[in-house]
Amino acid sequence: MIDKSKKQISEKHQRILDAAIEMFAEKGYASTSTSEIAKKAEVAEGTIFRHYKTKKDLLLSIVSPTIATFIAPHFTKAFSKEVLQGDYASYEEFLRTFAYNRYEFLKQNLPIIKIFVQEVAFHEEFQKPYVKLFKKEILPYFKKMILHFQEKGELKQLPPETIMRFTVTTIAGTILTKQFIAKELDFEKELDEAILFLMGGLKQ
Amino acid sequence: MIDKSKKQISEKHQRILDAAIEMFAEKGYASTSTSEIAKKAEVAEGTIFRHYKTKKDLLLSIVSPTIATFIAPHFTKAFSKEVLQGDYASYEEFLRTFAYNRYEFLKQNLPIIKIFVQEVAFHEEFQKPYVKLFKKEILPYFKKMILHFQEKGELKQLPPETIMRFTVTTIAGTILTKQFIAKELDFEKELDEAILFLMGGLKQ
Amino acid sequence: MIDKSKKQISEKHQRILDAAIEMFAEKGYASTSTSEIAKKAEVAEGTIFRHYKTKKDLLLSIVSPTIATFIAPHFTKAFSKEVLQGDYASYEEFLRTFAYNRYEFLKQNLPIIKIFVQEVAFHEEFQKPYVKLFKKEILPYFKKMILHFQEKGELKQLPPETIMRFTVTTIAGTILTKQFIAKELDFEKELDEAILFLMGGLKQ
Amino acid sequence: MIDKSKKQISEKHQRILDAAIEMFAEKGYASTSTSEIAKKAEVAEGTIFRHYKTKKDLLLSIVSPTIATFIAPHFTKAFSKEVLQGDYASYEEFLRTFAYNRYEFLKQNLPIIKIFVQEVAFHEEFQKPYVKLFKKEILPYFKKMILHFQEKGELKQLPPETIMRFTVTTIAGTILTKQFIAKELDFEKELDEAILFLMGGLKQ
DNA sequence: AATGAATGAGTATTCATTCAT
DNA sequence: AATGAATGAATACTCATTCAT
Repeated sequence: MIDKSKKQISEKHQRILDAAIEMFAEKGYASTSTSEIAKKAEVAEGTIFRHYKTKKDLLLSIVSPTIATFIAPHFTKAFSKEVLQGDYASYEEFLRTFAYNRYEFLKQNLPIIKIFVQEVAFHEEFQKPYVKLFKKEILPYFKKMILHFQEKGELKQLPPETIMRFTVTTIAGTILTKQFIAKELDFEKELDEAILFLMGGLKQ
Repeated sequence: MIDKSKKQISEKHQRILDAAIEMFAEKGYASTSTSEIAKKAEVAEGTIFRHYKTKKDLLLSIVSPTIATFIAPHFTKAFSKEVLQGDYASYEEFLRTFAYNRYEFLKQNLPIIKIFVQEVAFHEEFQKPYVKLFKKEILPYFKKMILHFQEKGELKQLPPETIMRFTVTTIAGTILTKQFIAKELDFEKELDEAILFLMGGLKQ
Repeated sequence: MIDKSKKQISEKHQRILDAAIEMFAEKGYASTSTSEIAKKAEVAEGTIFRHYKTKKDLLLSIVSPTIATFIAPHFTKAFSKEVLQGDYASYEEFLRTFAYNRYEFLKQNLPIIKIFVQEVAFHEEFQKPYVKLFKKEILPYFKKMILHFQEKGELKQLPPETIMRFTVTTIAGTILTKQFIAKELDFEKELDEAILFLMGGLKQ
Repeated sequence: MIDKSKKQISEKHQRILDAAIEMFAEKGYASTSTSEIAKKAEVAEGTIFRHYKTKKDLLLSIVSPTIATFIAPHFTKAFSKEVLQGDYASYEEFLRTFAYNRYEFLKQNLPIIKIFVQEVAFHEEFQKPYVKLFKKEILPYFKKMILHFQEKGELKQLPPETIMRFTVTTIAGTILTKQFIAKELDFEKELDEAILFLMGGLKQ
C-alpha cells in the first residue's frame, strides 16, 4: 500500500516494511519482536538494523513526521482534490462521495490505521504534524464547500466547523459501525439513511 | 475507581490493581513490566503472582469476562437504571441526561477505557461478553425508550436500531471531540447544538 | 582476597565477584562476556544483573571509588601502619620491610592489579580517588619517615619527594623485574643489591 | 609515524593502519569496532578485510612478530647505533643521551606503546620476539658500554646486568613520572637529580 | 583493489515467573 | 499472605566477516 517508490528502496527493505506494518497492526508495536519481523520478511535480523537504527525508528518510519510529510500528504492531497475540491450538485452528493472514499481508504489501509490508533492516538507528541496537515490541506476546502452550500440555501446557518463536526461524526459512525460492529449491514442502505438523517439535521 | 468491594480484597491486592490499571493505561500492557507495577504498588514482585497466575491474568482481571460479569454489570445496570429506565418528558431530555452521564463516566474511567481501546478493541475474542452484556442490559431498554417516543410522535418511524445508532454516534462524537480533540469547547453549548441537530434529523 | 565481609554478601554474589576478577584480569574487561562470568560463577546470567545494574557497574565495583574508599584504605592503612609507621633502626631496614610487603601484596593481588593497569591506568577519570587516597594515607607518613632519617644523618638533604621517587622507582623496578621479566632471579639477593645501590645514591 | 614505506602500501591501507593504531590506543582492541576504524579511515568496511583476514590480524600487524621483525628493528637498530654505540666521555653523558632519546621515543610513539602495554604485556606468547630482539641488538652493546666505563673506573664492579637494571629502572622511573604522574615537573632538572642519584649508587 | 549490503552468531540486559523462607 | 533472590528464555542490538558487483 505504502511504497516509497520515489526513493529507490531495495526489495528486502520493502519486505521488512511490509512485515513490520502487518505485525505491528496485528499484535501491537511492543508485542512484536524484531526477530519475528525478520522471520516474516525472510531476512536476517541484522538486516533490519542496517535500515533502521532502532526498532522505534522502524515504527516511526511507518507512522511519524516522515510519513506525515511525505506519504500522508499524498493521500491527503489526493483526498482533498478528488473529494473536497470536486464539483457537486448538492451536499448530499458530496456526502456520498466522501463516505465511499473514506470507506475504501479505511478498508485498504486498515493495518496502518490500526497502528495509528494504537501507537499514535495516545501520544500527543506524535499528533502535531497531523493536526497541521489537517489544518492546511483539509479544513479550508471543507469549509469552502460548506459555505458554498450554505449560500445555496441547502444548509443551516451554523458555524461551518459545527456542520463539519456533525458530518464527520455521522459518516465516521456509519463507516465504523459497518466495519467493526455490524459487518452484516448493507453499507449502501445504511449510508442512505445516514445521509437522510444528516440532511434532516442540517437543512434550513 | 473500580473496587471489588464485595469480595474481600486485601489492601495490597487493591494497590496492585490500581497500579496495573494506571500503568497499562499509560504505557500499554506489553510495555509495562510486573516489576514496575510492584514498585508502584509498593509490594514485592512475588506478591503480584500470589494473586494472579500470570501477567496476562492481571490484564484479564481488569478487562475480561471477569469484569464483564462482575464489574461492568454494576456500571451497566446503574447506567441502565439511572439513565435508560428514567422517566423523561421528551427524547431531548433523555439525550441530555444520557450525554452528561456518559461524559462523566468517560472522565472518571479514562484509564480503564484506554486499556480497553488498546488491548480489547482489536481482539475479537474479548468482545463477546461485552456484546452479550450490551444486548441484555442496554439494548432492550434503549429500544423501549425509542419506541415510547415514537409512539408519542416525537421521533420518526425509523427502525429503533437506526435511531439508536445516530443517537449514539452523535453524542459520542460530541463527547470525544470535547475530550480529545477540542478541549477548549464549551461542552454545554456544544451538546445543545448536537441535540438540536439530532432532533432535526430524527423528528417526524 | 578481597572480601566485603562486613557487608553481608551472599555466596553467589561472592562467586560472581571472584569470577569477574579472574576473567577481567585474564582477558580484559571488554573481552569478557557476562555469560562467561555467569558460567564460571555457576549462576544464571540474570543473577549478575540483580547485583549490578550493568557490566560496567561490576567493573567499577571491583575497581572504583567504592573500592577505593572501602577496600583500598584497608590495604592502604594496613600498609601505612605496618610499614610506614613502623619503628625502624635504619632506612635500610625500612626498605627491606617495604619491599617484602609490596612484593607479597603484588603476588597476592595480581588479578586486581592487572585489571587496574588495563582499565584504570589509561582512564584519568578513574584515577582521582587513588591519588587522593595516596596523598592522604601514604605521602605524609612516607615523608615523615624520610625526614626522620635525614635528621639522623642517614639520608642526603634532597627534597623528600625526590628521595621517595627514587626509593619507589628502585624497589618497584626490582619487584617487577623479578615478577615479570626475570623470574629466575633470587629476590633476596637482588633486593640486597638494590638496597645497597639505593643507599649509595641517597647516603650523605 | 610507522610507515612500511619499503613495501609499497596503498594510501587507503596506510589510512586503515593509522586509524587502527589511534583507536586501539584510545579505546583498546576489544572495544574498537572495525566499522569505527573504517569510518575514521574513510574506507568501506570491506576494505579492511581485503588487507587483513581478521581484526586480530590487524592488531598483530601492529604489534606482533611482523612488526618485531620489520618495524621494531628499524627503531631498535637506530637506537642501538645512535645511542648505545656512541662515543661518550662519561657514563653520565651516556645517561643523558639515553634518557632524552627514550623520552622522545615515548612521546612520539605513545599510541603504539599504549597498545603494547594493553594487549601485549600480559600475553607471554607475544613477548618472545621482543626478548630475542633485545638480547641481540641491545644487550651486547649496553654491556660493552658498561664494561668500558667499569674499566675506566667510573662504575662499580657489579655484574653489568645489575648496573643495567638500575640504570634502566631509574631512567624509566624518571621518564614515566614526568609523562604520566607529575607532568608539571621540569624534566631536565629531574633528570639531573636522577643521574646524580644513579651515579652515587653506581660509582666506585 | 574497493565497495557496502547482508548475514547470523553473539552481547548486554530485561522480565515474567518460581520457590524457599 | 508476603517476600525477594534466583532463574533462563527472550529481547533489541552489535559486529566481524562474506560476497556479488
